This record gives sequence, structure tokens and C-alpha cells, in this order.
Amino acid sequence: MSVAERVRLIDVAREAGTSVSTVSRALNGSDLISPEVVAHVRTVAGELGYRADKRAQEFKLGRPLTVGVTVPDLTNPFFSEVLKGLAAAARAGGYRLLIGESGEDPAEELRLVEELVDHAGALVLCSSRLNRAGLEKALALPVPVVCINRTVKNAGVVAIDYRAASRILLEHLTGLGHRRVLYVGGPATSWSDGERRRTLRRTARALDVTLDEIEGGWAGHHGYDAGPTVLRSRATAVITFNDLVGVGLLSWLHDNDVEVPAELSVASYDDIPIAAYARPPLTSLRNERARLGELAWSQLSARLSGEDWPRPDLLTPELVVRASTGPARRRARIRATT
Amino acid sequence: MSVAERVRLIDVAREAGTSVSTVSRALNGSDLISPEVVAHVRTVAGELGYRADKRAQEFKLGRPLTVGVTVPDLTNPFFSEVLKGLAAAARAGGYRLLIGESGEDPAEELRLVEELVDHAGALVLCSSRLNRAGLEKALALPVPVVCINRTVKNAGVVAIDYRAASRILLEHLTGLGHRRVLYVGGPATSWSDGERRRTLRRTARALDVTLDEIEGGWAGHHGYDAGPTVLRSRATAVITFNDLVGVGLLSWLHDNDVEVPAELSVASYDDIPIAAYARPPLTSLRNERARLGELAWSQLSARLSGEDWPRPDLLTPELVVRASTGPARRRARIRATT
DNA sequence: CCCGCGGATGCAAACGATTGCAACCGATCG
DNA sequence: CGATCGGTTGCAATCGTTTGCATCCGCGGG
Repeated sequence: MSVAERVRLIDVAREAGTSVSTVSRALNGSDLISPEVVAHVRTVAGELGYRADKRAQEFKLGRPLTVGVTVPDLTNPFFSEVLKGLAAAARAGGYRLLIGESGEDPAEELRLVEELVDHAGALVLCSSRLNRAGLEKALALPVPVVCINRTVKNAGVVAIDYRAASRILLEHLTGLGHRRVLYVGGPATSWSDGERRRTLRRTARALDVTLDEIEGGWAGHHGYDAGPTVLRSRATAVITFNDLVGVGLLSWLHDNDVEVPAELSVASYDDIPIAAYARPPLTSLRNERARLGELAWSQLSARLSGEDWPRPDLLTPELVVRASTGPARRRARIRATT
Repeated sequence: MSVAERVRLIDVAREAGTSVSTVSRALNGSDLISPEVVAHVRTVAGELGYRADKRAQEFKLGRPLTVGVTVPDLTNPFFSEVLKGLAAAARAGGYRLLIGESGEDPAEELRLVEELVDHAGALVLCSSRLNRAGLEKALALPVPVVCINRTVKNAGVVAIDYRAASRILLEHLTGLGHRRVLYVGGPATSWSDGERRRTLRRTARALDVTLDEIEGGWAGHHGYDAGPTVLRSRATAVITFNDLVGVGLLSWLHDNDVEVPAELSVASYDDIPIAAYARPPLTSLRNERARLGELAWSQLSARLSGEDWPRPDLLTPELVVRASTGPARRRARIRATT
């Protein structure tokens, strides 16, 4: 139909023979109204198919019960699951999600933030690609902001503990005898890529491991394309920015008859579902992504009820060892120079 | 900061020494206002950092510039990309997306729809899992509704042309000599699974192919778990509900030393990115998912401007042949009974 | 000189809900 | 018998913005 006139409070009031205030109170469960009237009003409202105009409600009430969220890429399972957790938690708290995708583009993300803030009472920036200046701008907005996977002041912070993550990964590899590791990086705009690099370097130094780094990206093809460079390197193990990259790389290695893990070990961050279905299955760091979203909401919700920002929540990932990592090979790969 | 008082129209008016109407008109580009005043008001508004209260605006204006969307599963790349296309198109049209995830649960989807409709001026149901009654309920709501991958009356419809899809898939397989094909199905609540089955049966009959069907699901593990049943079947080729299931199945086949495609061919619907990185790469039907979202918006936008619903948009997928399909084996698999 | 005109501006009424406060009622109490 | 009180109900203001209409002003024409 879609052309039906909306039933308003006043229509219900007229039909029920009372005033709008009575109807409003009856429907909202005020104890100022006699039970019979409440029942009657409820009945009438039901018959008429009354649904409150939420826009008018929120307008009158003052605060929008909406959380604006930005993610770099909706198709990345990492973000999907964060959204899942966040959406569920916010929903339980009576809030809705307004989701915007920046397409990994900082300028677009800023535009998005500007727009979201007009409609939302709070913002969650997922793996924000904003530079320092952009981020400050966002934090200056008149709504509370939580950053997921990015540490900043004067905002809520929920992040993966990459320090622990990198240590776990490297210790696993050194345990297998690897002394030279190559990191295939992510997007330059990614804070978490920076953290991975920083913590890997630091831990590599501590563990006396040689760490090489190359540029990569966030998607499968970035990993696939990195294949030749990886093969030329002298590393016996590779750590990729995330599983998509890792799976892409595994795929290239397979196409080029590099045996994993016999010739080269591959490990990664995130443990998205397909990691288990890659051949060989990918060793990866499992993190509770949905939990990231939930924690973001709980920080927000505390803040919204007037408290100060809680201290940052750091989630320690857990290594899921699969067949893509194994003992370091003894001798240099012969085909390395072909 | 987040405690700053909002600057309202009246504040700008006071500062600029005019009335609120003048400010409103100046800011909205009415031609009733003299250019100098417009300039002055704009300046003052800028200095004060005025941002219109969108809630009040939309409230006054009457229609919410928001599209509510439901998807069964945010983490499924198929839906992510549909959302991507829809979000971009809607955004270009001045609308925002309110996204809800039903978790593949019809009851939850209905609840979601009820809630979204309170905030949105239009709804898009992605692969709705609602039963007939639920769907009717949704369509009776006072907003236009577009269904993606589900045909209904009195609503916009955008869908994959599964009739064509199934024909393309089966013709590919028969071209390779397969005469017995097994379909590993999706969720029972999925309309598109029904369509896949219906059209596969019909086409199989036409092509004189024997079609077996088993239950499956939507995720990787459903495919993995279907492995034993697949192996026991006498089919020489398998079609899976989607790529996630397909990849899961490939993974099981690999673990159990079934050679693909030498012993068994596997093909699927959707061609999500990882299909290319599976080992062997998965033959799959590419569809323009983002385009589904765009078309949904264009139907909606036509409808919102008063026109009748356009005729359904059907998208014909394109087969991407990869290494998971090959000539049918000549002899029955010996290990079939072990 | 006065009227009328047209451009620029302000007043005030919406939009649909919530809510403080006043009004009302019957019953109880002094 | 009138004042009071507790329990219900309605009136009217309010949220921030847009917009129809009235107003105002200066100027040109009759």
C-alpha cells in the first residue's frame, strides 16, 4: 500500500475519547493513568495500528538513539564481525547503528564522519584511516567517539593487543626454528599495520630474529601479488597483514609449487573463517572481533551516562596453529633465484 | 569535549541580528534573501560552528531520508557487497542506510523490520528469510519495500536470474561429460536456495542429467561437513549453494585425498573473492552483487518519487571457469564405499 | 501627494510527541 | 459543611526547523 495515512497520537486520542497526553502516558506506561484507561487506550491504539513516530519522539527527547559507525571496508570479514558484535550490543541498549563505509579512503572517512555526526549521538570509528589532523577533527565533534584498533586520547579505545600478538606469533615461529621472518604489510593508512610492524620489530630484536618487511595491502590479491617478492626473500617464514593476504599468498605459492610449510611457513593475523579452509590451513591469531564491538558499546554506554572514559580495553589474541607453519627448512631454497 | 552546547538557528539569528527565518532561508539558499544578508549569515554561522539539527529538520520536513536494510548475515561477502552498492547509491541520492542483521532467523528479521520501519522511509530486504505471512506483514507497512533475491508482488524486486544461472552451470558440466550432479543445498529459509533447486531440477530434466540433492547451509563448515555424504554419492560433479560452502567442501576433499577435478568437479554460485584463492580455484557464477544494491536503490528512488514499481530487475550471472571443474571421470570412484 | 508595487524581512504556525502544572473529582477529615 | 488530599486527567508549552503570510520600506507613477 505504502500510501496509508500515518496514525498519530491525536487520532488515537479522538477515537479513545481522551486527550493526547493521556494516550501518550498510557502507551509509555506512566503510573499516573488508571489501569482501565490504559487498557482501553492500548486496545484502541492497537486497532488503529498506531506506531509512534520515532523521529518526533527522538526530536522531542533530545538525544538520538543512534550510533554512527565507520568501517574502511564492509566486505572485510574482520569488520563485519566487529559490526555484528557492536550492532547486537547497541541494540540491546536501545540504540541503532548507522553504518558508513569509507572505502579505505581517509578523505571519504572524514566526510562520512561529518555526516554521521548529524544523525548520531555517538560515533565508533573502526580502524580509522584518518590521519592525526582528521582524527582530532573527529574528536572535537560534540559527541562521544570510540576508536576501535587505534589509540587516541579523549576517546574510548578498544583494540587488539598487538604487542602480545606479535610476540605470540614470533615465539611460535622461533620455536619452530625460524630465524629470518618476512612481514607482508598492510595499507599505509592503517594504524594497526603500524602497530604490527612496530611490535614485530621490537620483538624480533628481543628474540634475535631478522625481520624483513615489504609492502602489501588488505586483500587477497595483495598477497598473491607479493608472491614473487616473497619467494626471492631469504626468509623461512612469512607473516602477513591479515588472512586475506595470507590466503592470497598461499594461493600463489601453490600455483608456483612452493611447498608450505616444508619450504616456507606462513602465518597471519585475525583468523577469519576461511583461514581454516585454505590449503594448507592457515596458522593465524584468533581475536574476538565481535567482542571488540561489544566492548566499544560498553565504553560508549558508560560515557553516555556521564562517566569518564574507561581505560582502553585490550584484547589478547590466541594463536591457532594449523598446517601452514612448520619447522624451518635446513637449507636455502634452491629455486630461490630462478 | 562532547559537552559543548549545540548552536541553534536562534543563536545564529541573534548573533547576526536577524530573525530565524532569515537565517534558515539564507542557509538553505532561498532567493527571497538579499545576497549581502546571505553572505553575512553564512559567515556568522560558520564562526559559531552551526550545524543544522538533522533530526529537527527531517521531523519538520516529514520524510526520513533513511533506508532500512536487513541482511541475514553481515559476515557473508555476498551481502557485504550488496550493501556496498546500496550504500553508495543511496548516499548519492541523499539517503542513509540503517542496517540490521537478522542472523538468518526469520523471527528476528521480523522484529528488525518492525523496528527499522519506525526510522526509515523505505526498506530493503536482502534475501529475506521471512515466510510468506511475515513477508506480507512487511509489505503492509506504510513504506515502500524492495526485495533483493526474492520475488513478491507489490514491492520492488531485484534478483539474480537463477534460471539462467542454473542453465549455465549445468551446461558447463554436461559439456565436460557429467551426467550425474549433486546439489549441496543452502538454508531451508532461503528463497534463493529454493530457486536454485527448482531451476536446477528443471534444467537437469531438459539436459537429461540426474540431479541429486542434499541439505547443506550457508557457511564453510556446512560444506566441510557435507564431505562424507558427497563422497558416498555417485555424482561426478557437485554444485554447492555458495562459494563458502564450496570452499569448505574443497577443503574436506583435500583433507581426504579426493582429487579435484580429476575425481570430482565442484562448482558454485556467487564467485566471492576467495573463490579464486581456493585450491583448486573454484569454478563459480559471478554476479554483480554491488549492482544488486544499486538497482534496489533505483527502484526505490523511482517509487519514492511517486511512480509505480518498475518491473523486476534480473541479473544474469557469468560463469568463471576455474580449475575445480574438469572432464567427468570415466570410471566409478573405487574408494567410494570405504 | 497618495497609492500601489515589489523586494526583503519577520511573525507565528505548523510537524508529532512528551511533560510540568493546573484543574478536577470524590472521599475523608476536622 | 468546607477544606484538604490523593488520584486522574487535560491544557499548553516545548524541542529546532521550515514556510505561508503579513508587514515594512522606499520608490515611481498617476
